[in-house]
Amino acid sequence: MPELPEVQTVVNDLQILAGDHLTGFWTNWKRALGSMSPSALEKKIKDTKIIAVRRMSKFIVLDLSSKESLLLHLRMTGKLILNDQGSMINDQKNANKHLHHKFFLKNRGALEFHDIRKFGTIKLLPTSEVVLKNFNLGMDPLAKNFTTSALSKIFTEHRNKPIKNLLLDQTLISGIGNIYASEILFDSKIKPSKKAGDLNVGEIKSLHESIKKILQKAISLRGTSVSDYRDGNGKKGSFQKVLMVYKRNGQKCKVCGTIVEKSVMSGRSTFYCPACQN
DNA sequence: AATCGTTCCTGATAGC
DNA sequence: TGCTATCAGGAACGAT
Repeated sequence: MPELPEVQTVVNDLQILAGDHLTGFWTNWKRALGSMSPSALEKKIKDTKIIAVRRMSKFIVLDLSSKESLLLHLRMTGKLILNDQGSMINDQKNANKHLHHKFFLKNRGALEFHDIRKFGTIKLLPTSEVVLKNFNLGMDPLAKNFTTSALSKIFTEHRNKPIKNLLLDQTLISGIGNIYASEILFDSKIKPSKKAGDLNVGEIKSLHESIKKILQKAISLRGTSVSDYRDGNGKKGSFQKVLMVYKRNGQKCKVCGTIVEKSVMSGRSTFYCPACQN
């Protein structure tokens, strides 16, 4: 599941595209484009230069010389892989059944969008409109404005909600998904079901530190490949090796030996150690 | 007006 | 063995 660390890893891998030019686009799943037709998209991006590759929340953003930006969202199973051998001809019919979109490049073959479950999306918007508030997204947890007091304010405004639900709410904090929500809460020893308003100052400070620490550690380990996620070169990350609770229900807590438990919150699996987390 | 449930999809796995 | 049912979860959307 690509979350902030996975998207950042892909963005880092794709920095090499800055300065290259887009020469074409191919898709076999136009639903991912929303209302825009594949031919309209191709016409708009053809022969533009890629100025920058960056992350906005869980979006991968390619800023183009046309003053427009491509917004790619991997959702559940999307993979964005640079294929230096990628050709203009779609010869992948049988070779790669999950390859659904290709951005052809002048100097580097093609940028391939693979997507098993086809939830991924592609948008093209004016670069000036690519800001968090236009997408109803909350602050980025790695941005400078994500301070302890900003986090505290969110918890005060949503005091009756379970803390885990707030971490997953993209309109409040954007970038944390289900894997890191559980891992972050374990790191700060807070029970996922604890109400936001019941956290004391020390717990809020600890949680703020854990959010940044876990996300940064996951970036340094190039993401979590628990199932489909791959980096910009098609390789696995390694954070799955250091998961403390996610998908470890029934196994011993790596800290205290108590059996890790699983519950469901807002329809999402939640993992925690009943002894370490209060 | 917030909150809940459903939907989009396919593959892995469980259970019979 | 082979079938069907269930689950995985990001985000948009409809329903309550």
